[in-house]
Amino acid sequence: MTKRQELPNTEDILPSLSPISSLLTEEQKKELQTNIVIKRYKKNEMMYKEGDVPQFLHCLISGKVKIYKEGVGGRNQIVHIFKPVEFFGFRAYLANENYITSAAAFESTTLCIIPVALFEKWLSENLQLANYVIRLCAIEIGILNRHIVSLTQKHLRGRIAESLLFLKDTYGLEDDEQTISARFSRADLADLSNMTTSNAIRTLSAFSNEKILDVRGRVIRILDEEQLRKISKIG
Amino acid sequence: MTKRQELPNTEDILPSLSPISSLLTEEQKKELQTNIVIKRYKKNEMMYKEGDVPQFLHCLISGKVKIYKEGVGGRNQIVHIFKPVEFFGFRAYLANENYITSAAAFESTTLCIIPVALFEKWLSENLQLANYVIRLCAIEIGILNRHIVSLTQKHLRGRIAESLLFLKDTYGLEDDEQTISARFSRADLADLSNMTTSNAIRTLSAFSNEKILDVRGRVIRILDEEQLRKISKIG
DNA sequence: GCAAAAACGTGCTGCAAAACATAAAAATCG
DNA sequence: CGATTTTTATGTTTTGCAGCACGTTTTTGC
Repeated sequence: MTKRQELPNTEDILPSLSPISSLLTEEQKKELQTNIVIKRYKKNEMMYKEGDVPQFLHCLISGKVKIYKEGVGGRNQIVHIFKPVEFFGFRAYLANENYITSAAAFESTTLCIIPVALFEKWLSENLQLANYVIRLCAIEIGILNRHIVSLTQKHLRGRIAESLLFLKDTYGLEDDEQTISARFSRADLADLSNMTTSNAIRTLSAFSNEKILDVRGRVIRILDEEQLRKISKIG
Repeated sequence: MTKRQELPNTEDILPSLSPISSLLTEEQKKELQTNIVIKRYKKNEMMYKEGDVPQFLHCLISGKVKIYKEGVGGRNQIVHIFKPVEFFGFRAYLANENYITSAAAFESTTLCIIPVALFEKWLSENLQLANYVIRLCAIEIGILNRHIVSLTQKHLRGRIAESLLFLKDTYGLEDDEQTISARFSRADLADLSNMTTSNAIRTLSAFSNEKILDVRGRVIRILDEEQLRKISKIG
């Protein structure tokens, strides 16, 4: 027996894919079983990169994944963060483009991949699945529209406040009902909030001084959510 | 005979709806014919407003329509511009939300509306239509992702340059192969490019001085597209 | 065709945020 | 465990952009 990290068994993974697989026909479920591959990524490892040809539908089993775009001065903008169990990496293929964003793991991450052409085939023969995907896309477009206004018009404090609330809503809180269940570097928080690392650091310190947050390295406790929401709202 | 502007006949309109109607079944085409209504909007008139309950799928027959979102200081951000024949106004309904953007006419505009619940029914029974809509959404998400980075990271000059190129690509050029086939106020150009009206004016003048553009009121001729693309790219 | 209103152009001022610089603290690794 | 690298923290400088004021030009509506 080697010391190498064991990959979970394909059979064990299937139940956790219910968001998609429950919509598949029996035929399609079989195709899923025979074509699914499980992959593991370490911290900061990339699944794909801007410009790559999209080949797989990715399904996040465990860990955290960021979708981001390289900006003008090498600065990144995170456009989406995924949590288990969500799937991604299919948009560019359906739009007939190469990837225009990159995907990377925030932390040790397990996901499974399925040839995206197969997914497209399923869409073309399964009304329920197609309508589910339409719903996902419609929601995503709404999020992006809101995001555009937030990122461009809110000030530093408003943007960071919004990001922290987003992380809280996405990953939830720990048992103390205050600590965000996620550890992000200041650089990642900056990439999420359209600012430089220095400004993310500075603004977090300010919130800490104002007793809105309790910041200990990457562990962030929200002390005054009321106030944080207000700051996020007014910008 | 009154002097009132005549609405085009429903029958005359149907052929121009081919992008959608060609995907419909015979049954659905009949439903379309009996449920379609033609409406006319004058300049700056609104079709719907943020917060409204979505009720209709809108199909732009002639004119120009902007989709925009009110920002923090009453400032607007245009998130999409439609040209004939494109359809809009269904996203919020499919995402089960109220409208989060508003729609208004840039100029005299004709469009037809169909109850959006009917459109949803069509989606749930027509694979081809569903897959067409998925493709539209996938493309839209890509545009928005790119837009987020442009609006947040490019400078004034880069943002205006990008908007002008976008207008050129959307509405084309007039016979001289230089004049953009669209007249927009500085305020609209500003709302499109995430800046104040003053800055839109200032930057256009600068481009005019640099012989990149020839600006006469709302008539804009692109003299040096090469240069404009460079400015748009580097930000 | 004229008056009123809207849109456009330009200069100036102040502030917010980016860039730069540097030091302290923490994480990583042989 | 100590040495090197990365991350975090903070102070300073510079830049970019919004806001305002004011004058001019162009549209719009009667």
